[in-house]
Amino acid sequence: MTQKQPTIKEIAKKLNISVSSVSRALHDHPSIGLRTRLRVQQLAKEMNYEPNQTAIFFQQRKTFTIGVILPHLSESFFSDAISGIEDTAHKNSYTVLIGQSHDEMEKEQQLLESMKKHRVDGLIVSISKNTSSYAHFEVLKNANIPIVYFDRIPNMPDIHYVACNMVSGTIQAVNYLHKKGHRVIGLLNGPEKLFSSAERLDGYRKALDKNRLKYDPSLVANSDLTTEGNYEATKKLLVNKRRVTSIVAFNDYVALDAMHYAQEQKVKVNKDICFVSYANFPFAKYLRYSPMASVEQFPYIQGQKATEMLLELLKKNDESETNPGYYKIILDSQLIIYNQQ
Amino acid sequence: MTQKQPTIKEIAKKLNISVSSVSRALHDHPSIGLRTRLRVQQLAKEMNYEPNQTAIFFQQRKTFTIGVILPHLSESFFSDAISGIEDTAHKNSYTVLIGQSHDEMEKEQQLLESMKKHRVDGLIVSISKNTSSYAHFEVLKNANIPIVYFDRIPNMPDIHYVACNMVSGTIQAVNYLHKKGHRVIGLLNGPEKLFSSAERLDGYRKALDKNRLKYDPSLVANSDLTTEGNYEATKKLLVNKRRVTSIVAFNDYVALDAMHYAQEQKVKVNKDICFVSYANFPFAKYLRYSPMASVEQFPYIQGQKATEMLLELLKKNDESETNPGYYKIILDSQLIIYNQQ
DNA sequence: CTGTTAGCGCGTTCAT
DNA sequence: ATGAACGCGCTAACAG
Repeated sequence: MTQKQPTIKEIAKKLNISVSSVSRALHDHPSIGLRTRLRVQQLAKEMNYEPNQTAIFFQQRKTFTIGVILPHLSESFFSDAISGIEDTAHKNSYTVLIGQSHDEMEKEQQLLESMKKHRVDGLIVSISKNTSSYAHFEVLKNANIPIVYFDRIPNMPDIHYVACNMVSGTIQAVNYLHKKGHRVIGLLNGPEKLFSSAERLDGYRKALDKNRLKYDPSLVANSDLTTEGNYEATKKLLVNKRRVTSIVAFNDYVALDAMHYAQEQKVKVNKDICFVSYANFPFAKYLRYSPMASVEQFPYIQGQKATEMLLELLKKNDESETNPGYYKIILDSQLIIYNQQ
Repeated sequence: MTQKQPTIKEIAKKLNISVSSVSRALHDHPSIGLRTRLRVQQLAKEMNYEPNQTAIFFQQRKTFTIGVILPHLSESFFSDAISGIEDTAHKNSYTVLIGQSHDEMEKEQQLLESMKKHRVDGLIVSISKNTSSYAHFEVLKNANIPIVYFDRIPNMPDIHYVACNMVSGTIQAVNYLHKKGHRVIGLLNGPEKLFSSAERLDGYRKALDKNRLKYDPSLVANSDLTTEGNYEATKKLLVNKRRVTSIVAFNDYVALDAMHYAQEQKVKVNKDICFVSYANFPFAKYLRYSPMASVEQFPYIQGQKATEMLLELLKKNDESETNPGYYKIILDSQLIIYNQQ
């Protein structure tokens, strides 16, 4: 039963030829006799020969593995992104190593360290919301392990990344609310230091401008994305002396908390106050109180593009081409409007 | 910038000692001089030495990697399970390789093949709902790669597994409905060949018995777990000549579809008909129409236990102990009752 | 305590 | 067309 995996050495011995001939035959090397090639290939099949990947990794100084570090799998945005990454990687014979930072910088550092130790060829990263310093990423860069960031990208020059343009999505969101008659629109934003928060704010202000509404800083609140933080921020918006009739929320999960809080305060969702959010998560249409619309960020495609970009970089790296500059792909986001209930 | 990683060889040369001394010093081997040990360790730190894992994997004939194959990450049950697996694995210096079968047997086979090629030390598997033959698992067994199954376990003798006892949970569910006054209770079950479907049916019948209700096969429907299948099965229950006042649904996602279908048929959820389901997924309390209760299956703990079991098996394997028999861990499930709305 | 040597499986010269 | 020899980085068995 428990049979050791055969090696080219054993094949060579059985056929009374050298290991290099076996190796060549298995790789359809040009300079190998047809006869020996066939004999080798047949015997290999019979013995269920499988090349020992660990030996190859070692010898090639490559693992054909890409590491993925993201906040958590439980958010559907990220699990969809993973699917895009996996599909693309497998199509190119790469394996994917996944790690969850659970939104903690320390864990993110550990994972990075571990991935480096495991000699992943490259990395795809969506940073944790608590990441304040980027030193741990620099280390990888120095070790010549390329990193492609996606969605949650660090505020750092000279990086490769794939992201969704949140400005346009936010403008669509605010326009939509405006068209529905809303004039006092709040922004329930994420942590200030996140790039995507800045983008949302940017889009929000641009859209207000376009609709000739005055920007009022007291209508903007930042949350740390914990449930308590979400409640806090919602509270700040609800107690505003101007009656906020609608809120653009950082994402669907934040909106969920905000709606819950509003209901508790006897503010009727979708009557007294409306929500628009981001991510278009799959249960929106089943919710008791759901946002009116959500900005789709195309996680699967982001994952796909990020992987393609990374593989491209690895290829250039192999061919030791000169620095190809920094790649950026920015997708457009799109407002999805849910059916009225 | 791009600096090659230093090796023990280079350290040895710089210190004019042999590589084995360096190796020993780095591992705090007993028979090594304090002086050389310190010198080595200091220089190693200075040079940012990091052992080349791929070399170690190769020479130890172990990868310290465990493969995980499951239907999909998007179901919260599985992403929670992954967290349990990852945490336990990392605690023991193991890495986790994740693959999604997307509930297709063919993809499952491919993943298994790929994991074998990558020489994972062991596997944790939750089988796809379409898996009808287990030959691909036998192959791994023969290659001496242990497999621990969890939650979705194959109907096969001689396997290691961790699962939740669905019988007791189902009994709790039916008892709960009975206490609430329901007398015509339907079972919206999963695919017949899934072991967990059989368990649900078993618990269902036992509970009916206990409550002196007669088992009526027309009150049981099987779904293939697609949305269409869920609608079909719900329809079968709703058109029954006896008016079904409550349904035990295979899981929360199935319940979601069933409730949607019921509403469409003008059957009011939580009024004309009540639901109880399984998995206790995190959004239940936010739903417009939610089940009254859900059977918690403790995915994180299942993941944890499965990993511990696998690591145990690997240890025995290393020490080439005699066949330790087959491990089984069966957790109790627990009905979680949601607040009335 | 320390150095020398062998070998893990494979691909890749360099000879022949 | 084929074989012999080497090395990737590391651990371990053996010899001193």
